[in-house]
Amino acid sequence: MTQPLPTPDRQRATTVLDVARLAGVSAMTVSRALNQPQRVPPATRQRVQAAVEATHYVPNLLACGLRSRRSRLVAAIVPALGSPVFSETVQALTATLGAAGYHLMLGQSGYGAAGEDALLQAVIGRRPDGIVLVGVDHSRQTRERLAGCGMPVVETWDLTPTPIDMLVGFSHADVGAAVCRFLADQGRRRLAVVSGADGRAARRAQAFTATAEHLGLPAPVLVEVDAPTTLGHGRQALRQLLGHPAGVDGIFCSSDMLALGVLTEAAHQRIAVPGRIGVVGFGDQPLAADAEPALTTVRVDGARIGREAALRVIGRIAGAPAPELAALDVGFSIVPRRSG
Amino acid sequence: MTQPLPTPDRQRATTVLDVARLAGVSAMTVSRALNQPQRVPPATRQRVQAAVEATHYVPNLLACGLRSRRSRLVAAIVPALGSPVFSETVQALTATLGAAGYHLMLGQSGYGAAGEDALLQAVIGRRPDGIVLVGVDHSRQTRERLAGCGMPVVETWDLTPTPIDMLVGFSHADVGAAVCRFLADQGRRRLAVVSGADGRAARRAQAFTATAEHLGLPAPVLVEVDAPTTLGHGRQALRQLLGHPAGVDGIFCSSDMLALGVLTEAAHQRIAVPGRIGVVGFGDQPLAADAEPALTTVRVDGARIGREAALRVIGRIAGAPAPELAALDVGFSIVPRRSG
DNA sequence: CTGAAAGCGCTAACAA
DNA sequence: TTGTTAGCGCTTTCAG
Repeated sequence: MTQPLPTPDRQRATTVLDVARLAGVSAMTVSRALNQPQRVPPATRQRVQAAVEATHYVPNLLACGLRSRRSRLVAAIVPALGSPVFSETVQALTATLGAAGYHLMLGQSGYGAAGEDALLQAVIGRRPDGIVLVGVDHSRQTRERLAGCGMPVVETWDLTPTPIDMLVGFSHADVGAAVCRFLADQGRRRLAVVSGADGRAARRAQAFTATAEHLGLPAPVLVEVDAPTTLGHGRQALRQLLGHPAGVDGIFCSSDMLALGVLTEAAHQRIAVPGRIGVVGFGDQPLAADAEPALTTVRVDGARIGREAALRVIGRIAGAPAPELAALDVGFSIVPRRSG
Repeated sequence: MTQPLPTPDRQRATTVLDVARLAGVSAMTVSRALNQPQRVPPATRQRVQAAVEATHYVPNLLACGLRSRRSRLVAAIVPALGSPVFSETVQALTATLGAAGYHLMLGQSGYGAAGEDALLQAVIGRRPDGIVLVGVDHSRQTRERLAGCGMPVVETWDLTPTPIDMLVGFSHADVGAAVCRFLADQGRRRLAVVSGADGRAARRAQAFTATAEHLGLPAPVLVEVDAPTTLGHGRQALRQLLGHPAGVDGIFCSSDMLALGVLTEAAHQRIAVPGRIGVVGFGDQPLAADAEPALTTVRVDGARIGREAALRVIGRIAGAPAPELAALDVGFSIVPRRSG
């Protein structure tokens, strides 16, 4: 795995010194012209700029980071890079951090604490200036490592009374409760949850169930499916639910794709939605609005989560005091469409 | 944007020297114990290991990379991180590189040459040991920069007679031609293409059209939609096609999601698929097999592309000669299901 | 098998 | 406004 490889003999890349010589200034002046242009008179700045272009100079950010103790890198650890749920957040992180001169370094933890630990070790080795995590359930090791290294940390997409540092998210329990009430308000009584194997989805399901009990409804049927949630899982789940003796008239799915599967199977079996069964998804992906029937779902402002997380990291790096960057609850909303 | 921030005063992270002192050896021995364990006797190795754990030492990879001229980082530039089409490739890259001790650094170019240029500059600053690109259409600036820096480069998901360096992909023209013949073989004659705004999709569409002409069929109708392709776009496209005077009996969509939209609209309008219209997608996403009717689509082994690309980068870094790492055509297959 | 010296490329800190 | 010096943390190189 870590063989003693030959030292690479690629041609040495141009350095500040090359640029400095060509521009007839010192290395330090080149550095300043690039990083703090306002501290260098326009004439010198232009000479440096010309030399940079002539030599195709690209600063070595490893060296910059090592010397200045700022890597200009922020790491984000996401359960699944492919998941459309987080892509708005990743976009917003990239954009907001980019505008402030930071690069986003993406890692995928794969929904498990074990993967997260290993990934975190690798990530910390690159000395990012801050870390954004999706979720609040981390191993003790992860929490200690992060709390110990004094780096700005934002946990996202969830809430907790005991964040590692900063927090931007919403209450999954509230989502589960709200959706249950939403379905109950329409007179649905025999409820079910189709849920992917993911801690946050599980908490939504749990609160959904607790609320049903609280409302005096029969205990909802729970169908668990593997991650990632697919259209096929949704179809299968509905088939399973239809075999249930008590029957079902309202289903909360832990993703829009699962819900689309439920809609697909319902159409295939000529089961009326929303007539006989109400279906609610989660995520408000683009497909939700255009499904047939249009999918009622839970909308979360993923872009805002990304933006706020980025601003918090940047603020903390710039030295903002902790209290200004308290936890933020971005909330959620139920988008009522045709399906439920 | 680049303000003179205060030097971060986080507590100094532990360094090799701290570990060395604790283990009673020199810094060099610590380094060797970690990077070339076989060159250090077990006894010393264990003492070092113990000291590493006691101090929570995490090597500074910026310093490692700077000194050794190996960042152990490979960059991948993808048009859209959220796109499910590339997620298998990204997974395989991560896994294959990870097994060889490399980290993947992901960047999103956003389907445009302009974005790619800027991103590339940022990426090169981090001094990756290799670069994986999706696509073969790059600006002259990008090509020169990459060719000039002597870094291993793999272009993927396409073929070209003039690669920058290495190449792992398949022919989009062949895909377009094959799908056209596939539909024609079933007696479909009034064909159409629904295509996202993306160069590779455009080439598939072009070859599809050329093949139709070659087969003596009427010129296919082309519907272009914005990226990213959504279910809604697919529905809209079918509505548009149904208004076409000549009628349509076979549709090639540039993504499975678009195709699902076509299926959805067809079901809504009670248009028989495959009876009246045949539908073919692209990508063989999980949803394809479970759509109703099951979606005929083009399967590409994205995981293999990622694996082979990673192996080529690793091989080149390890000093393998260029000829061994020639271009690879991974091909594709049409997966016939119910829809067309 | 182990260590000492040197320096990767850059910028903080200070001096002029 | 500009330059000089030193050193970030590590590993290459060479000597023991």
